Amino acid sequence: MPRRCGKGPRWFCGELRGCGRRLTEAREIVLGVVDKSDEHLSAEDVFRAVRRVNRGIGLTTVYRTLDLLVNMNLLSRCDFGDGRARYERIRGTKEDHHHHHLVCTECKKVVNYRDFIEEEIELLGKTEKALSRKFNFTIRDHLIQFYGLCDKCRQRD
Amino acid sequence: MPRRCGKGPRWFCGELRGCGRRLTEAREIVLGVVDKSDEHLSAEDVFRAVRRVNRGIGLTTVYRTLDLLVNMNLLSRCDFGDGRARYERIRGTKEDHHHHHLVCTECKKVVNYRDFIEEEIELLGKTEKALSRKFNFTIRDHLIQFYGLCDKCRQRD
DNA sequence: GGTTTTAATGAAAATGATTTTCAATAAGAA
DNA sequence: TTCTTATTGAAAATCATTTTCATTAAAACC
Repeated sequence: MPRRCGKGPRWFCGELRGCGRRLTEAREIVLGVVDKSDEHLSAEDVFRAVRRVNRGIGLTTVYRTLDLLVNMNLLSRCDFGDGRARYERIRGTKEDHHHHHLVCTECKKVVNYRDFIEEEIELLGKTEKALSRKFNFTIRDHLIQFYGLCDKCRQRD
Repeated sequence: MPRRCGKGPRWFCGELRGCGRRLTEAREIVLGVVDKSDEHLSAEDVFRAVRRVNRGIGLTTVYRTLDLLVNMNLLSRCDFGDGRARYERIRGTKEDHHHHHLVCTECKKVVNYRDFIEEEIELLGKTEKALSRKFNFTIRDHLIQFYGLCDKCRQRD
């Protein structure tokens, strides 16, 4: 199904080649779709958008490509507890990108926020240190998420 | 399959009756199993333990009963991101019970902790208030979780 | 105690997101 | 252009959980 190669972002092409991977149309389109969106897209969402560009690309390929992009740290996979993964483009440095999610449990709308990020990082640091020591854990990651009702969904009730 | 009734905890019997529900052996056993354990059990785990007491109880009933107990606020359902729900007995008041999880991504071991709970509650309160105002969300719940490697899994690598 | 109503049950089938299999295709090296 | 093998799509497989439906048994009512 692929056509020609080497169009998409140079760096992307380079990063792929670097690990013996190939640049294909499917990969360009999937990355493009998630990159253009500022929503938190499910695999299905991505699939639908990809199809609008090229009807020949299968859902399986979308899943595989999303996995690949997550492993390349170009996307992050989020879990909002509704049984389907969502994907979000990682922009800038890890520091820039650090944020949390506010999830509407009705319509699944998600807002990214960075409020109190300083205080939070400080508290997390303390907590991580204490937990590492107390329970002999090496902490690698953390998850903070708020759940509630967005404006529209609250009014609808 | 049930036998006689009215043995299990009075209050449990009472709470069930209160909403037109029935006290069955399956429900007693499921509650008993989760109550005795201080692990975070999956439905399968509960099923296996239940079977040791009564081979006639099906997996479907275990799922249904876990749902019921969660709705009755006797259990809480946790999601550690491995695609299966876990269940934990809620003890004492909501205040007493407030804690977070430290999850080993290798062996899935989970530790409950309450360290820095005061500071955390304070920060969460501030954050909740700010987010409510800023994004017009009514916040109902939050999730804080740390991921890492436990002692044993770190050494094994 | 026996009857009756209907909630609860178990087995099997259905669901839904994701993964695997496998033969066909095409990226990119030679 | 040829050749190697990564990538692909379609279909089947997985796996946790839910639904369906006919059967059974709590517990309310004689």
